[in-house]
Amino acid sequence: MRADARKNRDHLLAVAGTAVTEQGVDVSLRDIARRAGVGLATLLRHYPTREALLEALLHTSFDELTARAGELETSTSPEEALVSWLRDCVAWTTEYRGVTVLMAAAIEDTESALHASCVTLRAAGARLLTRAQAAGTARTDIDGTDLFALTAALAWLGDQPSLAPRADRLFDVVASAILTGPARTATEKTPPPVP
Amino acid sequence: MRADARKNRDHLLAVAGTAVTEQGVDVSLRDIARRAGVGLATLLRHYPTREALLEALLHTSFDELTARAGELETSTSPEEALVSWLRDCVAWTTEYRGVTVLMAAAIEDTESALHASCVTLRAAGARLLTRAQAAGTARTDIDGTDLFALTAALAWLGDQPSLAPRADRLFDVVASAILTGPARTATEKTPPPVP
DNA sequence: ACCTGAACACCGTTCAAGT
DNA sequence: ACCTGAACACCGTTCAAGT
Repeated sequence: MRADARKNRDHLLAVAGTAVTEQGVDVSLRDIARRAGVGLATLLRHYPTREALLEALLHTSFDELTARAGELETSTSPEEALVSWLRDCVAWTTEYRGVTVLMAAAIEDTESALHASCVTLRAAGARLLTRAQAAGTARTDIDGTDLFALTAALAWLGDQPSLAPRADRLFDVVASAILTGPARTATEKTPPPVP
Repeated sequence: MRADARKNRDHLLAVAGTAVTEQGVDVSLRDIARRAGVGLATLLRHYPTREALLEALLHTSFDELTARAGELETSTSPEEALVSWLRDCVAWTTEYRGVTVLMAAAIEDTESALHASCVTLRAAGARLLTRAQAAGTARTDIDGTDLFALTAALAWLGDQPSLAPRADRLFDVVASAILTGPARTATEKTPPPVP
């Protein structure tokens, strides 16, 4: 890549970072190009879609979240690791308003530039979930995709200004559902008291 | 209102109903006007905002959901009434793709044409929740707004094509969290076995 | 009273023409 | 190689001019 192209590319990414933080992932691409002092067409040649631009912007974060899951897997109890990682994920999305909708779309769209990162993230969560299930501290009737969906729903709550104040506590509500297992019915045994 | 204006108004609403069902609440207003054979400005004079148009389109549904809550309140057990009403709400939103985001925005925006309907809906849910809480079958650390938020999050899941297949089961997961109370900690007593 | 076309300021996409 | 302005087909908003 030519030096001037590299410079444009890097500068665009820096400007995009600011713009997305300020205005969310739906920010006008034209606006980003304008702020970066290049033509819109130049932005689109470097990053052909909004998803491609965001992937470049977020892939470090995705990597960090995945790595974090790996650390927690060996350093903390299965239950604690799962919940604290999910909390990290939700907290991270709040920095990028609107990213949850794009991630939900990307998880099943193999054409999306965000697809691979989302799949990796789901797999990291699935490992933590499986571990907690094996330890008997997470309900066994959900899988990694369910976990991804629940986390996305909680992240979406945090994205809605009117509902965001409740997001933290509702995280606990949903987390309790993941951890305490399915509702007991009359035909099931009540578990023994916790010592 | 003049007869021709009334006719335009009614016809616009009918066309909007079809368009919204087909394309979701973000459908182009210009497209609706075009399909109705009137100018876009005419549509906007009858319904000055997208929310106003949707309010006209949905207020019957809102009324029905509210009435349904009233019926369930006297005809069914508190637990059953709450869950089945929430299920009805989520099922209803799936008919109008994207409506959840607008409702989340409207619940705290007193200027929105959808505000009153959303507040009424939240109040209906709050009554069912309070009743279940009084009966000891719903956790007591959430209120009507929390319930609205959780329902919105589940409705949002149903709106995402990639996550929608999980929406029904995840509804049960979240419902179990509402019904079984907060996660038991080591310092709490385990409830007695269900007979 | 009611309707409408047109102007406006946006959006993302595309591409021929420049350096 | 790389960049860009301009044309394109959209969007919702606004309003002067028509009937």
